[in-house]
Amino acid sequence: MTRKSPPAEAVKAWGRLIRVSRQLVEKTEYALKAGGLPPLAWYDVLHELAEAGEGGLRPFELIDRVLLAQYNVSRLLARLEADGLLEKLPVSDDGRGQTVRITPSGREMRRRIWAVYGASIAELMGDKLSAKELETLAALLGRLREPLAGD
Amino acid sequence: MTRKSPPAEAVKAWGRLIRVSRQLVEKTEYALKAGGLPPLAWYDVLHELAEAGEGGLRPFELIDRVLLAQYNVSRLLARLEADGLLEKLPVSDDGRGQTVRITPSGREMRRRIWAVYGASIAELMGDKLSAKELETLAALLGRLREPLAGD
DNA sequence: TTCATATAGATGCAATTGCATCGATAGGGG
DNA sequence: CCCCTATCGATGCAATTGCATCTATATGAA
Repeated sequence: MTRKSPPAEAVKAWGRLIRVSRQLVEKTEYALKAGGLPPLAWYDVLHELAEAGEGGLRPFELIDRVLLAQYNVSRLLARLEADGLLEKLPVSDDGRGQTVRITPSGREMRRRIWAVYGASIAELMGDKLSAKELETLAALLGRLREPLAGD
Repeated sequence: MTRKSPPAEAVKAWGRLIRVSRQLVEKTEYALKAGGLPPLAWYDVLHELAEAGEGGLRPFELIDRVLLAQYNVSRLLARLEADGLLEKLPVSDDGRGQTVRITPSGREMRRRIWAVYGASIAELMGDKLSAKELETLAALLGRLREPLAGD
């Protein structure tokens, strides 16, 4: 129960981290909305599914990758399916589950979102820091991750 | 309409920034909940009000500081007021507005939240990076901010 | 003064999120 | 085979958020 109080440098870095990430996400979401495109979360899912290929992914695999709660993934997948961006397939060796696979229009949507999302990243990060600085930033952030996390 | 696509370093740094900040916030929110305390947004408001002192703040001043939408601030203030953590005073020279001032129990709540919040920052940032690294991180993040933003 | 416009803050309604829980199947001991 | 427990995914309900709009006061031009 020893409640350590944080060093001033940590507090400052924390504040910037939180504020900056919120600002950047907000701007990107706004750009997507302005382009009549769905939110970032949709891209994340479509991206993972596209990487997974024809084999698709199980919803529970998606949960770790996109950092969303189980119930949010469940509902997000329902929306994506309703929009025809993915399809749910029963999985033979597990009657509880399903496999989720991206459709062609899902891939197309992913491309369209990326046109805006990528441009936003370029503008908000690529234009502000050099390649070397970006690498330093990524390395420092990497040390704050959970030990187990991938990118 | 030239849509630049971002350099790989920017994409990597972006991904880490988004994921890490979400993880850290999530853990901190969880710690607060576990301690029976209100969410981080409450702390932000109480912190700003505490800094503002007896003069208090106008709601619209809070909006910039806490990065929340106007309607969210309006409702958040209502909840804080309902909990007796702040009071709303009419302001003499502007009949539309009000001044919001923290109460003693608001200050007390701020302290209680900080006990957990500060410990979380210490654990999640202070323990992971050196003071020098934290400064580097803060400096890099600072370059990603909106030109006008304070901390 | 009078009207048009701008700003402060609140709110109705729809969409989303969080929480708890559910139904269904898996898997493992006895 | 029969339970008991764990896991997968969905969902009812309450709280929160986003969006649009509203009321009220302020400000400024004519």
